[in-house]
Amino acid sequence: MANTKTSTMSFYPNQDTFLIAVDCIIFGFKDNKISLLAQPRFLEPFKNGLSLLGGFVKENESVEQAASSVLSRLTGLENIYMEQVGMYGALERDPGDRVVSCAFYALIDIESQDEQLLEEHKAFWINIDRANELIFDHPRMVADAIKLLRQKAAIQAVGFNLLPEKFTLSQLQALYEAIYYQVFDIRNFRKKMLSMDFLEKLNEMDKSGSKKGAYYYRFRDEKVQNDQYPSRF
Amino acid sequence: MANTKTSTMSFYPNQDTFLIAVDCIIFGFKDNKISLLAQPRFLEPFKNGLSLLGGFVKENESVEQAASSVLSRLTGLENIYMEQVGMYGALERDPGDRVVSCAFYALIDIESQDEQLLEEHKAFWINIDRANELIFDHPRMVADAIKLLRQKAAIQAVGFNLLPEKFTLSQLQALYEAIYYQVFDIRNFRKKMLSMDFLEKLNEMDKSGSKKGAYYYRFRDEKVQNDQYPSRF
DNA sequence: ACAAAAGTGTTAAGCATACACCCATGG
DNA sequence: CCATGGGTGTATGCTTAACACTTTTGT
Repeated sequence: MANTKTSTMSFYPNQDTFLIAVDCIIFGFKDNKISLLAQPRFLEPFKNGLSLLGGFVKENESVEQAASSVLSRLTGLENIYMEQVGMYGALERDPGDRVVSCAFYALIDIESQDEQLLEEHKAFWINIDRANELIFDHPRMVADAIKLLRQKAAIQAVGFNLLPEKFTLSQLQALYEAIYYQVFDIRNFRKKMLSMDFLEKLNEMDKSGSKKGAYYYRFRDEKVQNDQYPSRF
Repeated sequence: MANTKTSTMSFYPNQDTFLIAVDCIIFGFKDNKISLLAQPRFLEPFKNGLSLLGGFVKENESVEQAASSVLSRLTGLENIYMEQVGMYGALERDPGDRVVSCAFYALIDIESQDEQLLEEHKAFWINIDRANELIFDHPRMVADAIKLLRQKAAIQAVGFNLLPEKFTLSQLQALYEAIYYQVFDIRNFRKKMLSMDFLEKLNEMDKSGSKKGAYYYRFRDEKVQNDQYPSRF
C-alpha cells in the first residue's frame, strides 16, 4: 500500500488517497464474432499478462476523459459511444498496489480504426470467449460489460456502433446473434428490426456475400431510442 | 487540488492519487411514498446543505465496505441489499477539492431502522421529489439510482426489501406505484404478482387499513429471481 | 345502512414464436 | 443447372390491458 497517501492542505485533510485507473472494454465485431481489444501488460505485476486497455486518471482530467483518451490513443477514434460499467474497488484486486478502477465499454466499427496505432501499442483483438484469460478482475469487468451491452441492445439500436455505416440485414442479424450468443429466426428478426424504424434501406447492394446480392441498410440516427423499461401491468 | 498527491514508492510511481468518497442513496417506503435519507452537510463547502449520506474510503477497506459501513453507522442495519449506481468523476463536482465518488443505493424497511442513530447523525427522511435540493451532483446520483431501481423491480422481486416482513397486497401495490410513479389496475396487479410465485399468503390479517381486513403476505426468499432480459425475437 | 377498502374474471388486442418455400445470380 | 445466400407470410399461443361489481365490517 505504498502509494496510499494522506491528504493534507485541503477541505478534507487527513483522508487517504488512491490511485484511480480506467479500464476500457473496447468491443468490435469481426468474422461474426464479438471481439475486444487487449494488450500485453508492460509492467509488473503480471508483466506480459493479457490486459484490458487502461491507464491512470490524472489530476487534471475527469474519469470519463481518462477513458476517452485511452480509447483515442489506441484506436485514433474520437467521440465514440462509451458507457460506464462500474467501479471496481476490492482491496486486493491489483496485487501491485491499491488501485481503484473504473471500467467503461465502447463499441467501435472494427474497420474504421487505425491498425497502425494498435501495432504501436502491441494491442490486438481477441475473441470474447478468451476474456477469462485476462489478468486481475478484468474477466469480471468484461462479463459485466457484456451484460450491460445485452440489456442495452434489447431496447436501443446500440449495435449500429459496431457495424460500418452501410450494412446488410444479414450482418445485423449476425451481430445480434453474437451479442446474445443465440440464433434468431431470420423472418422474425427482419420483421422486428424493420418494424422499429431505425433502418433506412439504401438503393445499393452488397454483392460480396452472395450471388443475388443483399440490400444495404443504414441507421437513421434521428431515431435514437429513449430509455424504456419492459412493460409490466 | 491541494490533496491530489503523487504516488512514490510503488509499482506505479509518479501517478496522481485521489480522494474517493462513497455516497449512499438509502431508499425507504413511508406514507405510500419513496423517501431517502439525507443529512445536513457538516463541513465546508456547502456546510448545512442537504447531502446524501457518505464518507471517504479508507486505505484498509474496499469501496463496497466503505458503503456498507456508512449504511450501518447511520441505520444500525447490516447485510442490506446494496447496489452500485456508478462512479462520478467530473473535475469540478466537488468545489472543495477533487473527489471522485462512488454511489450506491440501498433498500431498507423504514421501520426496522434505528431512529436513535439517525437523530445522532442529524439524518432524516426526505421525499424523493426533493432530491433536486441536494448538493453537488447528488441529484443526478439519485436519478440514476431510481432508474436502476425501476429496471431491477421490473424483473426481480426487489421491492420486498422496502416492506416489513409481513405486508398486504395493497401495500405492495402502493410501493410499486411509488417506484414507477404510476397507478396500476388492481386486478391486473394482483394477478401478475400472484402468478410469479414470490408470495406466500399468511393466515393472518391486517385490520388496520380497512374494516374488512386484508391478508398478510410474505416473500418466499427461496424464489429469488435470476437476471433475465426482456425477450426479443 | 353506509362508507371504505378487499377481493375477484373475462375479453380483446398486440406481441412473440414457430415454421418452409421461392428468388436471383455467378460459377 | 445448381448451390448459395437473400428474401418473404401466416397461424398459434401467450401476455398485457381494459374494464365493474360484490364482500366484509366498523361506525
